[in-house]
Amino acid sequence: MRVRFAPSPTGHLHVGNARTALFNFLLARHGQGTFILRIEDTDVERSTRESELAIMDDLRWMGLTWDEGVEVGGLLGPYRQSERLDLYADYARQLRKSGHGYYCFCSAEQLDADRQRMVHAGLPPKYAGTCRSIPPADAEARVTSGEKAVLRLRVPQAREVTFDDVVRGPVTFHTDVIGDPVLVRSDGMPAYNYAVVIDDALMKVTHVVRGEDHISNTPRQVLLYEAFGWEPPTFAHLSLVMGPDHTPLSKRHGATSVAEFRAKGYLPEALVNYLALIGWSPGNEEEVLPLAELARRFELSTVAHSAGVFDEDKLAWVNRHYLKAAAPATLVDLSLPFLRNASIVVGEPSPVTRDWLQTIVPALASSIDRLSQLPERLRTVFAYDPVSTLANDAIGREMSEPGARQVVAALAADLQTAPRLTDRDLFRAAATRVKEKSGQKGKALFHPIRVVLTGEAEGPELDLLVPAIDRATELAPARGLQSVTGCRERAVAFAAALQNPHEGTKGTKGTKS
RNA sequence: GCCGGUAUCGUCUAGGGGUCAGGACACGUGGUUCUCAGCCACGGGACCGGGGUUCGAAUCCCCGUACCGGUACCA
Repeated sequence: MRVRFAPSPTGHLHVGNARTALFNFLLARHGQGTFILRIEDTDVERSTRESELAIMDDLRWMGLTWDEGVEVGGLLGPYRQSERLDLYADYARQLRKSGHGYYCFCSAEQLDADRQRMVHAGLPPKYAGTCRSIPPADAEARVTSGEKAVLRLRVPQAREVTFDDVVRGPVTFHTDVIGDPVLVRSDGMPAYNYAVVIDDALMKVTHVVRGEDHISNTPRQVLLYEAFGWEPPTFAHLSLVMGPDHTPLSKRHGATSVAEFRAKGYLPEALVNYLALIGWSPGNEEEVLPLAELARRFELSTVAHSAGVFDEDKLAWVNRHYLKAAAPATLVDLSLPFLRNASIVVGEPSPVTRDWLQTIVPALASSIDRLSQLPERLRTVFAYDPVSTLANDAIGREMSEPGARQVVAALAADLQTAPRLTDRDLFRAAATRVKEKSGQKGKALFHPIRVVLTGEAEGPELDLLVPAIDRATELAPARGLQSVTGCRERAVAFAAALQNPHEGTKGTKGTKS
């Protein structure tokens, strides 16, 4: 089995195309197939080298590596259409010789007028066939004398073309509605319908899996295979991906390219997993499946027929799963661009910082949707607002109990008189006091004390936090992060706020960074 | 206009002549938790419409409707 993904390098990799690439990849990996990457850059106007590189970068990021194609090579290359021009020319000659192809000299204006006339008459708007009957010798002569011409395929009349689509079953078109398609443009470049057929045939592609937008091109391509006497491959047309309003996914729906989702902090596994779920289901009720598992279960014939709406909420849900499951080192690697962007980390982190990040990032990652939210989350480790904390009913209730006030008062006293306790000593002292004074209530009391000491308003466990405090100074305070060295001031302010709830709510505001 | 495709909760889907039409996301309620999130439990929510075929249709057939794609010297 040989399959291919054949993007035009005219922009970023769209999630719809990424899904097509994924399904091809899954099909290849499911069987012991070959996945080919071919670049369709015959539209010289719009194709760019940057797009080509960006597309390959996105594919690799998703883990969709190709066995044959651009950059990795292979026996049936070249894999860039712009490097196969002589091949197309050879086969064009062959078509003219066999009579399946013929030169057409019609002007754009004439073609346009013909089309208008047909539409008005309620007829299918196809090429009128004006140049069909020009004797080949005359046509050749006109071309050699310099006249511009395109090469068209002579579509047989009054018959049907049927192909068996793996996802939709048999699809039939009548040739009466198919105009003779342009194979070679007047500038000598091959047209899509022509180049794909030559390439798929020469690259021995067995399964063509592509978007539904190609379904009506397929009969023309089948006819071309016939003209060459080749066996057509198996076709499968995937339904399209829509926006929430059920129109084709576009920029006004927000992010549409793989690069954008990547920039928003979605993990590659999550995007891949989610994309696979649009239009395909593993059959049972499992949904969170990594790439290898998707490949193991994938079945082209069970792909849905209808278009699917891209739902970012669900993507975020899938992402959370992978965020929680990711190995710390991997997570830190993926987070680094976001941390750098927020100036939390500059350059390569030192081993100590890395270590610290590996401790703290996984803990925080379990409560975010996307990596881009991480810097903000990380900031809360060091920024603390006593006012909003006390505003919480549960905490407020607990803090108002006599035992609690006693603990905090004692702590406040400690803090104000202690000469130079380290943060860790402070924390331990506080923990001890909580224990002896309030017994079981201590659990809730850890909250204010912890936030006093660290500013931590999140949920990492004690053991995690103590080393975190120790290492926090690794991060440069100047980069917008308040270092733990400020904890004394926060502690004092917090204690004051408790002793004097009314004044406190005003007076402590300034201590928040 | 013409040709082709598609149609199950708001969304992704499972199922498929007789089911309490199942799951997931989202949503709502409650619980747990040092806030949020998370997690747990519970809940509301669907077979596009009309005709057939049949004892019986969401499922099969036809018609309609809606939506999507194509109708290019773009892919």
